[in-house]
Amino acid sequence: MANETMKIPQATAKRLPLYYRFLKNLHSSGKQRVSSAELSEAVKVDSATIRRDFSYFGALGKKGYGYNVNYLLTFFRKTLDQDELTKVALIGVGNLGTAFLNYNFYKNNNTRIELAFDVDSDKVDTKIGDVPIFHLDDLEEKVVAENIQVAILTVPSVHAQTITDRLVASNIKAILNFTPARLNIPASIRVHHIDLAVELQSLVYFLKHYPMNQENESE
Amino acid sequence: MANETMKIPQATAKRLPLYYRFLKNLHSSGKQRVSSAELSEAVKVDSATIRRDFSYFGALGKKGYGYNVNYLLTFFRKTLDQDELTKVALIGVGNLGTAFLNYNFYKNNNTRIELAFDVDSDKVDTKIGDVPIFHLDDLEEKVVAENIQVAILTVPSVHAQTITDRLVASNIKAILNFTPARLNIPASIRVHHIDLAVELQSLVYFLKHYPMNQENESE
DNA sequence: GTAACTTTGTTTCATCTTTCACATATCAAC
DNA sequence: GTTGATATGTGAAAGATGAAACAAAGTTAC
Repeated sequence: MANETMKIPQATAKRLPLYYRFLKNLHSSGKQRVSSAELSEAVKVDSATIRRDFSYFGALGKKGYGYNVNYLLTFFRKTLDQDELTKVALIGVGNLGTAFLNYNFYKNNNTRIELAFDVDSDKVDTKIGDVPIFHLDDLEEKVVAENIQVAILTVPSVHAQTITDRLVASNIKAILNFTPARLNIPASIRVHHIDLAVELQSLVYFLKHYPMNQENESE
Repeated sequence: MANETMKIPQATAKRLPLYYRFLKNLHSSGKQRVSSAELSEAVKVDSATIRRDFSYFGALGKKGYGYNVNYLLTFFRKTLDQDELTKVALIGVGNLGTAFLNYNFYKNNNTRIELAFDVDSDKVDTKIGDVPIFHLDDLEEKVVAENIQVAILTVPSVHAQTITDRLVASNIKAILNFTPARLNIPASIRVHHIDLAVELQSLVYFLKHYPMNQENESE
């Protein structure tokens, strides 16, 4: 049962970009069709889960055949808004920030880091890849002017809240927060936290307290 | 109902390091007691969820009073094995790897990055922080000799599977995988994936397809 | 064209997770 | 002490997720 206006489960939504990437791989390796079982092997998600995920969007496959790679790819491109660009700013050009800037998000993607900010005068007014680095003082001005919708926060955690407040005032819509700080933010703005220390610690906790004989899942 | 041998829900286990960190903050700011409501405000987790999480470990609080910060902190330190060191190796000293090496995991923590590996001769035989960088050729030898249990994988994704196979052969127990590759790995080894591109893409998907008036969660 | 095979889409079930709501215990003040 | 305020711990309900299983539909081979 498909319905354009229907809400997809969050768990499914989180897997969509993963499916999309593997479909691109399949496509560029010349594959015409793929079954949920093959895809399952590649992305390490149960095949029933994959079929269920796809079914939220309607009957995308054919019984006894599988899925047409091209069709799926086209469909997901639309669904994931691959044709519509989301503008991103990155705040904090340290090692982690630089890693992001070097990451090829813009290649075949719907997100582009347009601006970066830092306070280090050695970095301000330089570029990494194609991304110009501005001084943090110019944050509001540039973000508003460029109509940036998403911010990646890779600054020291003490500055996270202050900068967040400034981003909120600049009409940002979502934040990808890599600092350990838990941000105070209006409910209308979406935040995803990725806390590197917590990831490592919880991995260690699982390692020590859980039996080690079953598959495990990520983030 | 508490029981040392009881399995804690995974969702709870993932929040423990977060609680622990905020309790440390409270402690160092001199706070003696804390309620689940206050903690909820700080870590952005529903207060009922916090009470439920804590209750898996027994009755840690007092009705009408809340939780004693010191007691909780001591309890969690034991529970999270803060006194027992887990040795970690980092593979791939690019920007992301360097970010990790500069991160102060070892400060008050139960995990230490002991070794790093890379193929770049400019990096091999140098150090970042206290962590010596070796050539990838020496991976097996060093990992076995140092009895490394966890690996952080921050290499280009084409090399992820090959290196993973070598880590498995070297008796690694868990991998924190930052590459987009989905690893083929024995069921006995724990893997957590953190896929930066997927995180950004799924944030954008939520942004565009979900109503923006409720709190959201991370990782 | 028919039979055997393949693989989807969906129904159903089993878990896991979060949240509500409140009885119960403790604290604090007088 | 007694009273009122406070905040826990938990039973029960609601919600979300994952996986098994299978009928139905389409494919492939002959």
